[in-house]
Amino acid sequence: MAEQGTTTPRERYRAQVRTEIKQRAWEQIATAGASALSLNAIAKQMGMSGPALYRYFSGRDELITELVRDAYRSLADTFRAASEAGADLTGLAHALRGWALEDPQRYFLIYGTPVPGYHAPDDTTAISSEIMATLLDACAALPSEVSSDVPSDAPATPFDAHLEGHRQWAGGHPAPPAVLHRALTFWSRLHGVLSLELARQFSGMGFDPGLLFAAELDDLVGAPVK
Amino acid sequence: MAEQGTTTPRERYRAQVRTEIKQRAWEQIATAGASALSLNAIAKQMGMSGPALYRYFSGRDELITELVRDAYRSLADTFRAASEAGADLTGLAHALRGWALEDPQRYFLIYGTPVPGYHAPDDTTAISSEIMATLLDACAALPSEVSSDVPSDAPATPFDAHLEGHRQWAGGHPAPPAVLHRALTFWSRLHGVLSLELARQFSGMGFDPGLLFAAELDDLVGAPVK
DNA sequence: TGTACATCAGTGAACGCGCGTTCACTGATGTAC
DNA sequence: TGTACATCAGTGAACGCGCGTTCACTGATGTAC
Repeated sequence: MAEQGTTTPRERYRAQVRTEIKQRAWEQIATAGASALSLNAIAKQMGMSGPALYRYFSGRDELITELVRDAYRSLADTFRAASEAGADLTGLAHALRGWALEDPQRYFLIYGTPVPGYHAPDDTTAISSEIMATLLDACAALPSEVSSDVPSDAPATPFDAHLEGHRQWAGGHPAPPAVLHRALTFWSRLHGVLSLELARQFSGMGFDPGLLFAAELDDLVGAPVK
Repeated sequence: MAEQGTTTPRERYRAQVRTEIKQRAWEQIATAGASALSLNAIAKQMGMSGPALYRYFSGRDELITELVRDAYRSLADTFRAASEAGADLTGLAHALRGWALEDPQRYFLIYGTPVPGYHAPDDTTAISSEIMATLLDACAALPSEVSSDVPSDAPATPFDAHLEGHRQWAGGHPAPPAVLHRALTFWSRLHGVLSLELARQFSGMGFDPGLLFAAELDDLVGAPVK
């Protein structure tokens, strides 16, 4: 009658199969994109019949939702691990890049083309906040006169002024607008380079996308100019 | 026997139907995403039977290819029109943003999540070059000491040095590395903000994405700091 | 240790669906004399 | 202007396919006494 912490063999087995289903799902997404994900195909790949999967997921939608959640979780964990290992903003950037290159389609499942109907499960916004919090901490820890000529903490730009009054998304983080701004800039600039790179938009162009990423990062954290 | 410039009623009719098919296709993409595009659904919407469309397109693939081509063409035309109307880099940025907001799914058809198997038709690279040429011209026309402290044209950053040796993509444009760099930065930064905005990633956050776009643009062209 | 029962993973058949695509055809439109 | 023929847009039936999902079932695994 122990209900705490113990797992029966059946529970262990269930967890194991669930995990394998998700693994195969990721393989399939990597191969043919998320829109091609098919329960029947996964079942066949595992040597089972299609309906068997309904023991583990209530349907295709639940599986996808779970994958989205896992992807967010994975990025949040990567960020937190980096941060706890003492990484600064540069470290976070490299963690992000590594995570993205590890599985481009996983990156796109979160940050790629939205499917007009679909809405991400609610609890992902909590994980997003976690990611954002880590990012904000790192931004706040950076020496502050990097890109701004104004020494005081008065807003230097119209957008900083705007952020002063629109900072709910920061979840109560006590950072000046310039820091909030830097966090958003970090996110959007690195996403810009990364998503173009992962989508192979730079493919035939000949230069090294990693160096563009590095250049953008240098600009963000204050390049060693000379 | 006139073969030049004249169009028969039949030809005009064909062109008209082809156009309507594409229009419906765009509507469908806007509504449900590109992966949901279906020939049968378009036919039904037009009050025709499915096979009728095969008079106009050899199949689904050709239709999609045509849509991709049109999207590139449309952006290239928008850029060229802006440029010919005397727009500077700021003008191009606003043209880009306007074009993207006009039809987000069209933007994503070009710059969104790649489908692992699919490769864009070859002639789109020519149109890409056209877009890039316009962008490079505008970058070259900008006063040059904006973000660089170094007055000479010696490469200021490792990436600029790298570009010195990897400039084929610029199609022979005679611009110093710093200008090439600026073009890439323009592209990736604005794509960063735009794609996150269009994907509604900023949705619950409260601030105005347009102002973030403006802030990025100011940074690119040399903000009126005070 | 052995028997009786409950749980539950997985099967196979079946459902309805929409897809892309082919084919032989009808009927209207255009062309030649 | 009228007739004979060719062109070609669009139809309807049919193909095979894979999808998500349901249902009644078999058989193995675990539980209770």
